[in-house]
Amino acid sequence: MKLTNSQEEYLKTIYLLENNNKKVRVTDIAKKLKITKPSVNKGINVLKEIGLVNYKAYGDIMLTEKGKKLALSIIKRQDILEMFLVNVLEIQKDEAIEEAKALKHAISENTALRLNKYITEVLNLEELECGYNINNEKCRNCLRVTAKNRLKENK
Amino acid sequence: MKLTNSQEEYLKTIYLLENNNKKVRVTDIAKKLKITKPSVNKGINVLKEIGLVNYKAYGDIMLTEKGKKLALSIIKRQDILEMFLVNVLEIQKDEAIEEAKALKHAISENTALRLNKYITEVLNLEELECGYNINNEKCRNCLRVTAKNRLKENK
DNA sequence: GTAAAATGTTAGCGTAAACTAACAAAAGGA
DNA sequence: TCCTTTTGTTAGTTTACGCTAACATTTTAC
Repeated sequence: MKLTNSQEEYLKTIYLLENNNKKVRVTDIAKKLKITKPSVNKGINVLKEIGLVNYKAYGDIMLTEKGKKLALSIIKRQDILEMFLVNVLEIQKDEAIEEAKALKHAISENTALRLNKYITEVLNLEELECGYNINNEKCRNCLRVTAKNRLKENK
Repeated sequence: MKLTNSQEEYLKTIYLLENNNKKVRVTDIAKKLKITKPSVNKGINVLKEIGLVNYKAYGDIMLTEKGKKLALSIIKRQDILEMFLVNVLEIQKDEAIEEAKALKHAISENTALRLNKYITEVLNLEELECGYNINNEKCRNCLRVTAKNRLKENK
């Protein structure tokens, strides 16, 4: 199942809001994604049709198991990208976050895996400890040593 | 001026065809991009409106100077990505080409530059000699040493 | 317990980019 | 030349996803 970029953003956002122990409403998503409520309403109803969220009119939005799985894989992809951009290419955090968001849809699962492997196995940067749970503050900070420094050490 | 992904593909394709064939026609682009002629026709007329190609009905399609510049920067971005995917992440060529095509639209100019810098300055892989001219067979082959091997050598 | 505010939905528009069907123009061969 | 093939265009449809305007429902506040 190939999702659109916007569908990935919806799933990601719902996941993150859910894990903030909050009830997820149309308005929350709209605010987070900076789009209008009618747009979210439509988007959510499509996700419902393809079995990724549970939703009935005026109720709360919840990911299905399938939706949760997908959301995690999306977040993981984005996290790998962000780490690479920040810790290897040394791009500024804010810029890297935006860039990772844009790239995460275009990158394939395989390339993301290779990228992760490259970061951890080839550059020997520390493994992630948080299991890519973006809500755990650790996950965005567990890679501290830049590739540049690591390469210098290797010499 | 922010182009769409498909517009970037058009520009790239026209540039590559121009540098092979001389005369570029709707059918050539349609075949290359595997889309229909009416789609190309529309696309080209939009590019004409925004001053990136010269075209009149039933005639040849030619890039303007502005269009040529943009096409080159697109090709450069894609080439950097492809090199990274093949020579650093060691992704198979065919897969890398497809992946680079998808990523090239999402990646920013700055990140592409950083990526290039990383490949050439940090990993010390050989500089491109062909000026990113994708038509020169060299350009896709000038980086021979994989990052992995380079890292081993550094140790 | 009702009125106002907040929240959610529906309907319809705009744009981008693909498509098919049908028609028009140009090119090439006998 | 004339006719067929190739090539190009026009018109209208579809899908995805944003938007506004208008309406409906729910919640909150007094």
